[in-house]
Amino acid sequence: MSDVNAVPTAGFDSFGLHSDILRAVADQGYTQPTPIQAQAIPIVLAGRDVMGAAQTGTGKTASFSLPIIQRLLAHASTSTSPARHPVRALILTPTRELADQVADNVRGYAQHTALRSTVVFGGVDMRAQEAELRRGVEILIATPGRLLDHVQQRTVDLGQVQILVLDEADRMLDMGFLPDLQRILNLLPKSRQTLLFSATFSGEIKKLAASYLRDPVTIEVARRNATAENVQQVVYEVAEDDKRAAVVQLLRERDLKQVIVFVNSKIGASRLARQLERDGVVTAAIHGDKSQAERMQALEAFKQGGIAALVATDVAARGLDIAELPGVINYDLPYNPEDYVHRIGRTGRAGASGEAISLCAPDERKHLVEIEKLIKRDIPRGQLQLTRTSAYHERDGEERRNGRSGSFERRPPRSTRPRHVAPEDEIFYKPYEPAPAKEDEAADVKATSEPASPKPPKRQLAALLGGVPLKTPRD
DNA sequence: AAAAAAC
Repeated sequence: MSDVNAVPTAGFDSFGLHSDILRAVADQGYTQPTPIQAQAIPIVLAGRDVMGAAQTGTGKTASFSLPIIQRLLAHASTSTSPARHPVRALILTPTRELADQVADNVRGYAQHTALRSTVVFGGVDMRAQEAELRRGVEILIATPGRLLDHVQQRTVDLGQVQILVLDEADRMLDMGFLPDLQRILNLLPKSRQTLLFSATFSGEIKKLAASYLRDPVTIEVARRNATAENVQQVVYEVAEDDKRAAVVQLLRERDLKQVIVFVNSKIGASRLARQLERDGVVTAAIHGDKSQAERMQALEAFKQGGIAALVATDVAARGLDIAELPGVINYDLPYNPEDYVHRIGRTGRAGASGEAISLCAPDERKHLVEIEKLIKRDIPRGQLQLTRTSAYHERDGEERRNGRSGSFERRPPRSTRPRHVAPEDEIFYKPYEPAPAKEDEAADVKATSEPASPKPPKRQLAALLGGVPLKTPRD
């Protein structure tokens, strides 16, 4: 999709997909399949196993969802009996957010069919998930841990799964999911179709594929470890203590309406988020120590455009699809060079341009060398003239001496602010207007009687945007 | 060395 020179392919109607699927595709506003869709859809329809290497943002989810729905439709039941709706397709993802997002897509593509789908992941109450599973679902999207939990509770039976998708398989292995994956795979029928998607084909991935795939067809879209050409990359060498000032200045100077700021540690993410808030940047943080409700609220508020900077750990590095994100800032360079590619893949999506800005402290130069080796190119060095520097730290120290951490204050009184801080309205980011949604959300809610994933109530979202401390949601 | 994921 990022390749503007790609030979135009035939439309979605050339695959022989059911009209109910084509209608859903048209509803989403898609007309031309992306390269991975053009390659994968016929192969999945033919029942073959697939080893797919594709970056997110290439249309990967539709490339497996559409043919899966088609194959399941052949024996779709309109009966209301749960027994007539066994799990026949299972999609596993490494993170909860990614599971939720894939589930949203699948629900959209299957909305005009009788097929049912739901999503299960940890961090939220099991009961609503159990109720959904009891009704019967043909398509189940899950993170491995919670799925095994349901298996133990006997709220789900995987004995009739015909199609398994391992999405972001390399990430799942990185995260130590191999034992869980093996346990799940042992519960599935031996005769099934398996689709494995991975950013890279490492030795471990090949081993996994050799054990669980049968004569797979390899599909490779973007060059491995390639970075999108429509992403402008730049690195600024700054002192560790100047990074925060650099972020604020970059947000202002580059007119970046929304960015994800990646930080290497959970504590660092929370701290930076607090500091940016004090600098007048509307911010939310997302990382593994936040409750699932907070994570979902932060992501939803960011997607709605009410948040300028989403400060994130690598929980958000892969797979998240946020429309036309104008920029990504690496506040810390990732330890694992692989993650650099994933992080900057959050911008410049679907043909739009994007900026990938990295800050590199002297201690991080070795990471930079590794990253440049991996992507096989040098990242241009930029010059950043900081208008203000580590004066912040004096202020932080002062607050600490006064016995105030500052963490509960949205911003300090004007008199305590250093002189050189820009007036608030210069660095306060007006809510960014997201592109109009392609699908009517109200209609979508009606179409699925009960959304599987709890969406943050509007009231809490408003509280978040207004800076009122978050309450624990009732669910 | 750090992140993620089940309770």
